[in-house]
Amino acid sequence: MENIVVRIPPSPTGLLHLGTVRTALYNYLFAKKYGGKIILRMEDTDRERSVKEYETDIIEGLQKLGISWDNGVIRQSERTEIYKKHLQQLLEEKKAYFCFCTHEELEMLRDQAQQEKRAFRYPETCRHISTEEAKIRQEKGEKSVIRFRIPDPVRDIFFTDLVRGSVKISTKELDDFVIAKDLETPLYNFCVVVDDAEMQVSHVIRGEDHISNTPKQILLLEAFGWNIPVYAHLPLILNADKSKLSKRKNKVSVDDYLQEGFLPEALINFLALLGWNTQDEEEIFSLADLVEKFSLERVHKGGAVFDMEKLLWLNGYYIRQKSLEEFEQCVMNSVFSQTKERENVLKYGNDFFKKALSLIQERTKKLSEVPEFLRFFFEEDTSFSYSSDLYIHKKMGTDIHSAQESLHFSLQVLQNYEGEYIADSLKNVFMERILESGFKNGFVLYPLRVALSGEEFSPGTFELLEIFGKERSIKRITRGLEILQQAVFSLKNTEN
RNA sequence: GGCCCGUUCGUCUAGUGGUCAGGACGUCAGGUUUUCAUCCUGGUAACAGCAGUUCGAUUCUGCUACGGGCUACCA
Repeated sequence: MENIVVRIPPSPTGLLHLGTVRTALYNYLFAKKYGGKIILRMEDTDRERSVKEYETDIIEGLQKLGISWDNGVIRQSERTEIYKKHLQQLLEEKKAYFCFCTHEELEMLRDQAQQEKRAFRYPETCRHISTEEAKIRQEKGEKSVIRFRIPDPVRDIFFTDLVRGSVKISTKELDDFVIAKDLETPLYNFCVVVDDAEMQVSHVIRGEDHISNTPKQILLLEAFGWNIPVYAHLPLILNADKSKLSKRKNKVSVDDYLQEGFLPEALINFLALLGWNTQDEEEIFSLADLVEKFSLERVHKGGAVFDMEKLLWLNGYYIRQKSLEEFEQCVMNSVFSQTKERENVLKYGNDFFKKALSLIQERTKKLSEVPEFLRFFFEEDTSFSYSSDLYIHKKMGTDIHSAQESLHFSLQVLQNYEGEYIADSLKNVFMERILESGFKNGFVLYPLRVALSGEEFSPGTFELLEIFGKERSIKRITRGLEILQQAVFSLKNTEN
């Protein structure tokens, strides 16, 4: 293949959408694979709905995800003159005409058709209005739009779709559609055609929802005598109920995912797999891997339901793959980016923070979970508070009474402990002493873990002993004993 | 309503005219000297239906059903 040119054409009418990213990604992968060129083109012809902030969001979002393009950003809003010139050409050649039907009139007809369960068709009221007549009416102040004249003999339009094979649509299904509100305000279908031709786009890779626009665009292309690109219509990303992914039913903004602590590489990997895959059983792909492996031929026809569970799994996988330094970096840049949050988390020093991170890395599925996982590490040892019910565990054979015995045992072991204060040797000594005592492992280890963490689930007992150090460990065990004592007290009171 | 597109485990999917229809996520069970997580092992679970072609169809053809998209002076 030669001279591959693709385009990424977002419309800045909202925050960067997952669907936009997936389409952009496939364009990117295809172009990179074949050494093609990528155009980023803002489709901002709708002046009312296009917002500069959204444009910025889209550009930055794509960059964060590693999707790049060639040259700068093209804006359709800056190309009005070019469209105007082509609009005039079509008008002169009588391939387009002014239409004076009002929005209200057409809306009425549309409703009527709807009620009678008929297909609405533009009645072609203005199709034969001459340029001269149109000019007079415009001078009188009548509003008009510009419609494209569907060429007369009805015929079938065929186009090649790299995903679906050959698609056929008859021109009799097409209305004389509006291509511009006026010479200065061209509409989507028109701009796309002019731009794609002028930018020599070779492959139009876009969502399935554009299939029905394709014949219109081909007709326009033909009217100008321009080349027709190769099309590839991608399957849609779906909500759980199989409807098109929407913000009503799903989180669709890339910002939301990034803020929640999904990693760019996980998002990319996940999105790539929605509608495409390789023959082998590998599923973990970096952007570079994807460039190498990608092919439009292996893109699916059917839509793909967005599965949060799998994204979560992938994200956790990527988090686990990171070195501790990288993980720390990610956490600092996201959930602890504020000074206040940093201060709290660094009050026991950077080494402590880092060790704590190392203990929770493997259980982290998204970065937003980190603050909660880390919370107990930073509590005050002596005023640490949690429910005494945590000490009750059937399988471990503990209740609030026996847990006291257990904690006293641990306290004593710890106070007499002389060795190096690291998890491995702590474990050796504890296991030895437990064996001598005749207690069960869980009977000692479980309450000890609760005293250290105040959590139902947490990292392992010995790792916690190590990170807290002898002094803080003893304080926490003592605090645990207090909490148990109080529980026993209030239990007695309720009994009386 | 019209036009168009689609349909393999719950989800993402591999695959072939004759396969025990494979993998991943989820889920369930077990293990990793008894928390959770990680890791490992194992289990569960699918070719929408009906015809036709064929010695044989999940695979090819047709129909039906179901799902979806579009049907703007949005993109």
